[in-house]
Amino acid sequence: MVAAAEPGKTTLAEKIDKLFQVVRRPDREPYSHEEVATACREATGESFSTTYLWQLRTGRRDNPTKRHLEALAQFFQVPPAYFFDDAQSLKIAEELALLGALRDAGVRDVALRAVTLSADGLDTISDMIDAIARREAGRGGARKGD
Amino acid sequence: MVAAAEPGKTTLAEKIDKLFQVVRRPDREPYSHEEVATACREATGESFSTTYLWQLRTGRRDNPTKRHLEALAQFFQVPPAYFFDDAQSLKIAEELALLGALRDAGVRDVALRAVTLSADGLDTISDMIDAIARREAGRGGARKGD
DNA sequence: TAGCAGCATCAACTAGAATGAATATGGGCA
DNA sequence: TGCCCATATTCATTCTAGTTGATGCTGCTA
Repeated sequence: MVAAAEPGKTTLAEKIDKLFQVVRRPDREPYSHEEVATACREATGESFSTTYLWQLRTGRRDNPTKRHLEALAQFFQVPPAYFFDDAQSLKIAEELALLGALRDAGVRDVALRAVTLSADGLDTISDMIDAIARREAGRGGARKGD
Repeated sequence: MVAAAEPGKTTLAEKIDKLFQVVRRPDREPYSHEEVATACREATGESFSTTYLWQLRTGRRDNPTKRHLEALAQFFQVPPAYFFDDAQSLKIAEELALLGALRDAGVRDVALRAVTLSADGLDTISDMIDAIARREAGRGGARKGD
């Protein structure tokens, strides 16, 4: 497996994997490597192979060039600083899930509706989400741990 | 294809050159390429040739790897983001600031949990929220709307 | 069960990032 | 003037980032 290096420090691979988990297609399915690579190619005009993206995500390669970092940042809508190991990237990592959620029409809608609920109501919804997530996880297939 | 780029956009070479102009030795003399390269080598433990640094500064090379960007950022005491085009980072920074608005822990939690749900799951949750909101509205106070 | 389709994975190769040794340039000094 | 030192520049070479094409896996359909 990919070495996690020191505790607290997340590897580039982990950061990229997190993006795949959080940033989804309009139909809520995770993007495939091929989709992302293709989108990066079209957005930047530069080349970006699916295999290489997989290598980066799984930690077999960990030293991409500026161009590739830019392409990934653009596609996933995060600042390039996210891929580096400084204070800013930590903050981004924390907000990443919510950031992704707000960009997604479906989740944004849920969040906006939730604002009007009482604390009790929110708890109920939270439990519901847990239940559904559990069911979908069992059906959907094993994703690497979060 | 390196090109001086559009007005307003500064190239990587210009950014690096600026660092040389601004960041000086204790005796106020500009650093030489060799000094910087050596310092980067010693700070990071990785290799960094003077020739390559010169190539980056003069624009002959413009696509360094993550490793080299990190080394330069460390030596010149700038965030790695400095080397990237900030047009898009700015936009995303705004979005990050917007996140502060969703301060309510409960809502935030709901949004975060909802991220991984499928489209169907989101629909279900959305309906649930509607139902609860209606009930609470009836109890608590008149909430006008749909 | 075979056959297809989409995707992850692997190994072999290519391109270009990065290096090292050699050469040019300029400035100070005998 | 000629030499020397320091740094900039060039070029050939090495090494690794990045690509290509093949292979295997999983789920679906007939």
